[in-house]
Amino acid sequence: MVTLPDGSELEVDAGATVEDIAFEIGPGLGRDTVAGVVDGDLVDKTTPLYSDARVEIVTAASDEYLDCLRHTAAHVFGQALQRLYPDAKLAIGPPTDEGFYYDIYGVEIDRDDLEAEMADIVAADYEMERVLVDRAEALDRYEENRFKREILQNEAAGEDPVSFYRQDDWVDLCQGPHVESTGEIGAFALLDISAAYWRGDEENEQLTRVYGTAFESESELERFLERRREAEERDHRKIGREMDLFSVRDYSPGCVHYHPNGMTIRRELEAYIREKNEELGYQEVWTPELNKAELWKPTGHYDAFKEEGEMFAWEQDDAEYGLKPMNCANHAHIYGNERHSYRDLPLKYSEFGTVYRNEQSGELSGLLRVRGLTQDDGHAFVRPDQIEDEIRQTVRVIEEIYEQFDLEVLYKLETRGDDAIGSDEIWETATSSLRNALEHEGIEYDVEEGEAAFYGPKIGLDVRDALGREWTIGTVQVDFNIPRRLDLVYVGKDNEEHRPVAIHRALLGSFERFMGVLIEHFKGNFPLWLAPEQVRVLPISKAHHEYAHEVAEKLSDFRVEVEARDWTIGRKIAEAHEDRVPYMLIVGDDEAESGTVSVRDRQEREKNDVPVDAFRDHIEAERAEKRTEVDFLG
RNA sequence: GCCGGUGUAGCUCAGCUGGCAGAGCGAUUCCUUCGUAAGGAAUAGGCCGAGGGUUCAAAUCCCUCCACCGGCUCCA
Repeated sequence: MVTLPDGSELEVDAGATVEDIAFEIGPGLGRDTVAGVVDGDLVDKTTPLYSDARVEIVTAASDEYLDCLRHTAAHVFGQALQRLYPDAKLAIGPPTDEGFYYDIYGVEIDRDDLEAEMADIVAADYEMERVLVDRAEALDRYEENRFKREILQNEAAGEDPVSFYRQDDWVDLCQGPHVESTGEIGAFALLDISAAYWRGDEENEQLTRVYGTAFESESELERFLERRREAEERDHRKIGREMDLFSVRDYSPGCVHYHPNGMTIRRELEAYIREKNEELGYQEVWTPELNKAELWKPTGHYDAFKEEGEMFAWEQDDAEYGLKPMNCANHAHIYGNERHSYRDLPLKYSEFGTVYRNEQSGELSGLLRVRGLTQDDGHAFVRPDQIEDEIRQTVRVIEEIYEQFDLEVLYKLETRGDDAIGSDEIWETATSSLRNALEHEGIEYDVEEGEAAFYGPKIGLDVRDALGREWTIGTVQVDFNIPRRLDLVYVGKDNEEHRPVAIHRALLGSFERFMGVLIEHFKGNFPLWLAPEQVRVLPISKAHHEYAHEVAEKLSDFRVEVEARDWTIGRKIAEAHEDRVPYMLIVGDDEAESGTVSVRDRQEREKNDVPVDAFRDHIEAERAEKRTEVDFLG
């Protein structure tokens, strides 16, 4: 009995294949069958079914078809590689969201030669045929290839015979499924070459990974490449240069120089977060960046960071000093500086704390991955009975903040990993308090097993950058360990000492990463409240400079500039657009006479004869409400 | 850190089979005073990422290092 996507059920014989089922549904569908999805797994159309299952037929019209096509393209690459380099060893070559890759070993390759050879194989239109090979023979065939042998012994353990696919005279160990023939690949391209570790483990051999993509038609490939180019236009590093927001110099890799424009945005973000921290009852503190390494030994940070080479630390005057990689130890010491009553809790400290982490050189990336970063950090020391309430409050504010920016975020719940400190019970309590908070607030989230920080489970908020990479920004973490390790206490109603719980949280994460995300999110077209220059007054000619300054004076509590350069009005407008200034006010004889301005915005909307006061009233409201859209003319 | 790629004027890039360091934009000065996306002319601007080597001669070829870009691994 199989269940079809529309919910209907179909009685089939045991051992019937996906293709048989398709013919059962209709002869047309049978002929068009490329593969099947059985209980969620993409399988070859010749896969027989022996028990009840949900079955979906994959045809050229299905979403899964592209996966099959790209998988076939990976095989075309494999054949091309071995035609040109018979000694090359193939490891694995799966389809991905964007195309496919093949991990190879033991050869230096020429990309152009490979593409040419692949084109020949596509043009020859070889049939993709599934062949079943005796297990012993398969092992024998891969005597020289320990990667394929390992796949046979793990992924394909116990399979006999083993599934291979053949095109022309070339075969590859593979579960499939594939399209009918290599000729179905309408367009393909090899995109990048990089290193990858076998099975993703740094301890293993390093393989060469060749990335490519494939489509049914040339025009789809063109569109794909066009999308990639558009993503580059959104890249925060490019926009950061264009708008003169920040720079990262060769002499301070991974550390950001904020230029005046970028610093303006950062200060607005800081002011906003200070407001939110106040709402949440945080008291702002500031703690040293330079400390003796002793500080982090009891907390476990020293082991976690220093020994991985992630902490900047050095010997000085017979002591070891380091730059702080986190703020929590310092905040804990402020807490521990005096005795606290249960009545004082929760006690919350916030800090725009600059921390340094020696990230691997190959990992640095603009503002998104840096070595020196300032977190909008905060630690709430709470009684056990206050944990969940505190988390829920925090999560509510976080939701409000991300809504404010119109940012789409993914919530992740990260659980205990191998490097964790503390008992199972503590972790279980901490994890469930986070889970409960998410569920009570009605937030959807993914669970990532084993991904938490060493001291406690966390909620992470992830966003995607222009290139589709995921980055964690905001985070909430529950920590039973640091109060214990630093012996933090409060005096309870019973006059006994009790252990508080620390909740670590960053609302935006770090100003660096968050700004990088924002730049890409807005493509540099910042909302009025964040824009480095909010209004630019453009006089038609020199004769109108005086009036232009009068207008600017009336808007002096905004970031307003008068364009005084000796250009035509067309040029001044072009330049203002390039600088992504939200509002341009054009003033000439007409405006000067009537005390008005002609308003133009970034979307090229215009309105003439606008009284300056009316414009000012509007932008005051727009700024106060932190509207995402520039909407005087909307 | 590893693999591949890149590094030339403020920006975008050409020059790279060795033989005088280039263009466009921007900047400066002068002319123009302009009504909704680039007015004209002239001038300045370079340790060709850094160090070493090969050569009569190196931006160009070789080696080492640094930084950046993409990916792997790892994280706000």
